[in-house]
Amino acid sequence: MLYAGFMSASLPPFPQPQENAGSPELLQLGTGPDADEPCLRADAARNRARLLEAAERLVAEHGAAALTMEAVATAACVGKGTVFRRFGDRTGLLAAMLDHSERKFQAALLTGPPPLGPGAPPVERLRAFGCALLSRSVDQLDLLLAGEPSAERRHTFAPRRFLRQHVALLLREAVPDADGELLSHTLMAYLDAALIHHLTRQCGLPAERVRAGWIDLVARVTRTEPPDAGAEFPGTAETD
Amino acid sequence: MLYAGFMSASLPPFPQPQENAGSPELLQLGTGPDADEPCLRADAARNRARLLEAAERLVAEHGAAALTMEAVATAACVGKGTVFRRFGDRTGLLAAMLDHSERKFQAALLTGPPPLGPGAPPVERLRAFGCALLSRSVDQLDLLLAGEPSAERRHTFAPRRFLRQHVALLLREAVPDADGELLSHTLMAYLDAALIHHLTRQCGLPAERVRAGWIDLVARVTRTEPPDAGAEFPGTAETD
DNA sequence: GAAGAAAACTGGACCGCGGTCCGTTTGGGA
DNA sequence: TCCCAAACGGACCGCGGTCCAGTTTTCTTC
Repeated sequence: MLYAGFMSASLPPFPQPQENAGSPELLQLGTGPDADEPCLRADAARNRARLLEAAERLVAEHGAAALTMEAVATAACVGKGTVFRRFGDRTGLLAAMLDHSERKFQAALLTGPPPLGPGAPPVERLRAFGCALLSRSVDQLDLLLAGEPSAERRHTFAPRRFLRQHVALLLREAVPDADGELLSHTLMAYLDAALIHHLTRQCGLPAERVRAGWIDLVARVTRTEPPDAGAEFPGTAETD
Repeated sequence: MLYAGFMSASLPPFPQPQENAGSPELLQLGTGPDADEPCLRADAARNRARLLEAAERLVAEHGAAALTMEAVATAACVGKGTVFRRFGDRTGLLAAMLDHSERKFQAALLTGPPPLGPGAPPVERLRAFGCALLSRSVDQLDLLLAGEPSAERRHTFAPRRFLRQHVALLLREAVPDADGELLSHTLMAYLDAALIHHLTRQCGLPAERVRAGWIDLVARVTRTEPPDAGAEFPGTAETD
């Protein structure tokens, strides 16, 4: 199973979990533009759409960090309990907002054209993966940061797990003699939203340098030579 | 300046920040067993000690995750406002609890015996650094997890910055042609408390494998050969 | 060393938000 | 039409964090 839904395993809060916890909904990829909703009662589906739309608007207006669950409820003319029933918690709501691009990204990895999709050699796919994820993350940094799960849950969060296992797969192919599991964690950590935020926004590093850093990291970890295009940055400037 | 105190740069909440923000207090290392308190009014110092002691007790009883600021205040027979004035926020309180071991660790890096301290070749020091930090983190995982700052602040948190810059220093020495700043972030990420928690507690990996992963990672990143002692783990078992 | 004033500290009332509970409403299958 | 699982919604709770009026300490001056 590749993608077990955004929500965590067991959640006490409500009698019936919420969203689509447990269904590997990511596998039928091209089933339509908005096959987002599996089997929801009419009113529930309507409220879900309202909530997401309201949340989108509020984020556009005030930023993701300032998004409150109550405000979303109010803006959607819906009770607070409904928001929590639907999305579980704040993290779940933010995750749902990211879901669409998440799926697109996963689809590109699984069935898209190389080098991101299958067909290219693993090291090349790793390089492409990092660059793609990097630019996707930059686009959605606010949402990613605001929706980051707590430290205990961070690494069990479904989207992250999926991506990490993808990296582990490529890594095992590229360097069969290494501990691919552990190395995949290392590589994923380089692409962590909080780190990207720190490097690009707090330290002001140009995105290009971060990208070059990824290329170099992949080369080192796989003990290969970097493609010559990526000119190295000698370790000079302090980042903070 | 190596260690600018735990607290963040500018804090609006209270007229006068708190704790010892801004003083490089880590540099006089052996000035006594409890030179923790710089220049605090008598009553303030007394309350600070009470609070830390109460917090320690509560953590021992109920775990760090369940620690509430109000409970600490009550247990120390002190007002809630006092706790916040002294430590800024929950994160600051937890940081203060970790402060002692943090200092010891930093002292070991700066003036201790090799290979952790100065004197050994940089790659060897890197290896020792990771192993030492790893075992220290395992000991204090609860506190570290509970006290982890928000995503925006995580990488500007003083203790972390200090350690990262230490790694960057060693890295520049070991691989002058690389982007030491970026690589240091990568290496530090492997030692992140949340990751260690995930690997050792959630996935059940033996500490030894995580340690071996560090040795291997250092070797790859510095493009050196690992010392033969560290038997490799072929990438087999799934971690989650 | 006493007195007065400024600076620092105190503590609890207060606020907003995330999250929960539970009595009420509603959609949709039989 | 009836029925009940599912969904609803708002009152409620606890905690992190802020504020400020009152108190204590330290400094200054004589």
